[in-house]
Amino acid sequence: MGSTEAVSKPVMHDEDDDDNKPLVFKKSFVKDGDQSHRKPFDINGDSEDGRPLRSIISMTQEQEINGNTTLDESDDDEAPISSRLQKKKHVSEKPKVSGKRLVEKDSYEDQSSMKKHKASSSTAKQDSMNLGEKRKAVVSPNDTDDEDDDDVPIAKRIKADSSSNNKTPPTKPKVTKQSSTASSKKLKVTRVASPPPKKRSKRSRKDSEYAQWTTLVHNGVTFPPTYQPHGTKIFYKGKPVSLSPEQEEVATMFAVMRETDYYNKPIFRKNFWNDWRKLLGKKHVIQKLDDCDFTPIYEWHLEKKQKNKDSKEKKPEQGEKYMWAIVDGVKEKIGNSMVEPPGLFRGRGEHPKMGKFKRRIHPHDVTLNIGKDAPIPECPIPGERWKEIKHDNTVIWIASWNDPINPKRDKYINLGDSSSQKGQSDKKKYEKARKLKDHIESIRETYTKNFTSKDVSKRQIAVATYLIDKLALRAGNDKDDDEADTVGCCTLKVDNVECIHPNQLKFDFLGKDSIRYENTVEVESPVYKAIGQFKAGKSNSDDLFDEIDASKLNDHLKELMPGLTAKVFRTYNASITLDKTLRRETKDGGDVNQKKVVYDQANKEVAIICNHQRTVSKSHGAQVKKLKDKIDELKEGLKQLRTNLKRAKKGEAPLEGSDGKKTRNITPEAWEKKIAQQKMKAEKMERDMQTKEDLKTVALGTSKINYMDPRITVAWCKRNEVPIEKMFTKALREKFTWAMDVEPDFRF
DNA sequence: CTCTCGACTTGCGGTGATTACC
DNA sequence: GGTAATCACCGCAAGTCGAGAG
Repeated sequence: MGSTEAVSKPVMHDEDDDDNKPLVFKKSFVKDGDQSHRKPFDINGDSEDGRPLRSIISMTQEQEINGNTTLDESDDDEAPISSRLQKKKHVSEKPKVSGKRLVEKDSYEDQSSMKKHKASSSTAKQDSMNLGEKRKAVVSPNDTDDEDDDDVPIAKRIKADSSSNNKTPPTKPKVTKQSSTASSKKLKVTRVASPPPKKRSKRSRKDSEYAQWTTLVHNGVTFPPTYQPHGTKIFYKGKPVSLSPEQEEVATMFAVMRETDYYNKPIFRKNFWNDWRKLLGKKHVIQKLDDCDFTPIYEWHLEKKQKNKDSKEKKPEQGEKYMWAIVDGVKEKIGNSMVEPPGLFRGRGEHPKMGKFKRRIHPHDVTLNIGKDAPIPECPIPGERWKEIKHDNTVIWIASWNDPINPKRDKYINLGDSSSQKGQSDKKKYEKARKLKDHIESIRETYTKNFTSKDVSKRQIAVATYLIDKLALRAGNDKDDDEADTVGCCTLKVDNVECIHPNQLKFDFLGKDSIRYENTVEVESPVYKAIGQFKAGKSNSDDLFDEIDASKLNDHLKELMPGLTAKVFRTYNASITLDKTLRRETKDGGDVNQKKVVYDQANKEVAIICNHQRTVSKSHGAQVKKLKDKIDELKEGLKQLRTNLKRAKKGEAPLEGSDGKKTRNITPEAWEKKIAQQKMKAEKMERDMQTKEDLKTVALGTSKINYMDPRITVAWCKRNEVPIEKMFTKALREKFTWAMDVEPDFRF
């Protein structure tokens, strides 16, 4: 992005070129058009509450952690010492323990867990036990890699164990989890030394430089069934046309999307036509998409769908053997074991490639990653073979192939969220965010100081960091112009931010997934001023931060705290907000449902900070109306009840009460009770309606899955006697097994 | 540096499963 | 007992971020 030189004049926008003006234009249309149905969040409203920033400051006292303190101490080993500003700000009250490892910097591990470990975890069952003991023992040499074994996936520990004591026959480690019927047996596992891969694996986030597994056994991946032609003709200018199976397959993909928004988008149609035409050939009767009538295929599709439904669940459930991998002797679930099927590309927002045909993936497209000594999975398509087999134990993927739509990217088959290695890295993510707590104060001081730096780059870094911290914006990496035109912090354009005198900034841009971010906030005046300067002399589509980009920003952040990057602020702000809000709002007493309301409210706050949206359901309006009617009805009934109460007090019989005789001799007290009940009911409905309305565009799930440290939730449940099942679905509980044994007094 | 690549995380919408509602 | 609203899970697009090539 921005070349360093340029600066003031709009003249050079080298980058602009890349960006391609047209896209820019496009984007602005989108804003109003497509996104119109989304209700913009108004973080502003809650200002103080809404934003994490303020709240945090007070945090020092909490430092004294409880038993769990441990984590924090990890040292900041990493960073160049010098760089680390480390201002001694508060405290060092915490015993800076460790010191032991100098190796990995990135280990924000938590040894505490190591000790007591198993407390409650539900599902973990025996696994954990084993581990419990084994783990300490294992200090195996090669573990140097990651921190303490604590964080090491269980599996790894076990294996390490065995290997080091070499008492176990290398050949077949036993599977710890339930054994998979089919597959596990045939998979013979052999332990491998785990030499760092040849190719200099990328991702050397200090720890990944090392092996992530020692043995990896699986059965490869499966492929979607071959296309079964249905023979339905389409009409071209009113005349039936038959298609070859290949032509028909793609035509069907298109026909089936008739009811989607894509169907009528010009770009979608153009891209589809372009690819379909290649299959038809230039001389085909069909010369124009608009003259095609796909109705017969669409109807065939509807029929088939109906038939499927009627024919009572017959889920093939095939491929059980492809759903698991044995990683270091532990059976782990694989995310999705089938490669992506062919289809028409559905990009989000105004994606320039929407509608393109995404071709079928074949075995010769697929690279498998398995242990050195693991048997090579048989190729499920007779007569074909895998593209490549690799044995890279610094990565955790099972299979990969190049994405036909965007050849610059690869697609992967990974282990599932419930796997130990996913869990471990999740934990690491939260520990890093938690560590930011110790640095946030000085980071804020630093950027505040730099708001007025004479050095433009420095000033831009400072302001960008401020926005990322205060508004939880994403970093904003540069994008190609064959992608939807969206931005993040570092790629904000001049017209995405409006200065509103005297000190407000109005943001309006399309972020990830083309979700609109619209928010007006008050900022400190140096920031306001700086933004004004950054905008000065540029045109609307120029970069607001022309001197920096996401990687420069991250380079800077890393000097402030080892391992710190822009995304950590999102995690940090989400988690700290959840923890604080829960502590502030949770009342003693109250039943589980009331507690849950408090939690959901906190969750909502986080979702708003992160701008996690969803489209309003089609029937939302109708549903609200229905509720409203019901409420009115209740209120009407209430009136009648009151009349009857009055009459009862006077000894008169109730008015046209529904059940004439039954209500005859109801006492006034009983009437009062009825009234109270009805009233509560109506009020509750009103509240429900309100929250429904409030949550209309807010998605709670994303923050729960990706941003809020699950230990906060688990600890809160323990403190408040709320069953964890109320808060986490089964999938989530499995994903978060690593967090289940947290102490009730855990603080983020 | 900048650009591309590689791998892993995040995020939305669709859809099947489940529960709520006549 | 059928249907509609809700929930949970899945699929895959789209970010982030480190590193190596040019």
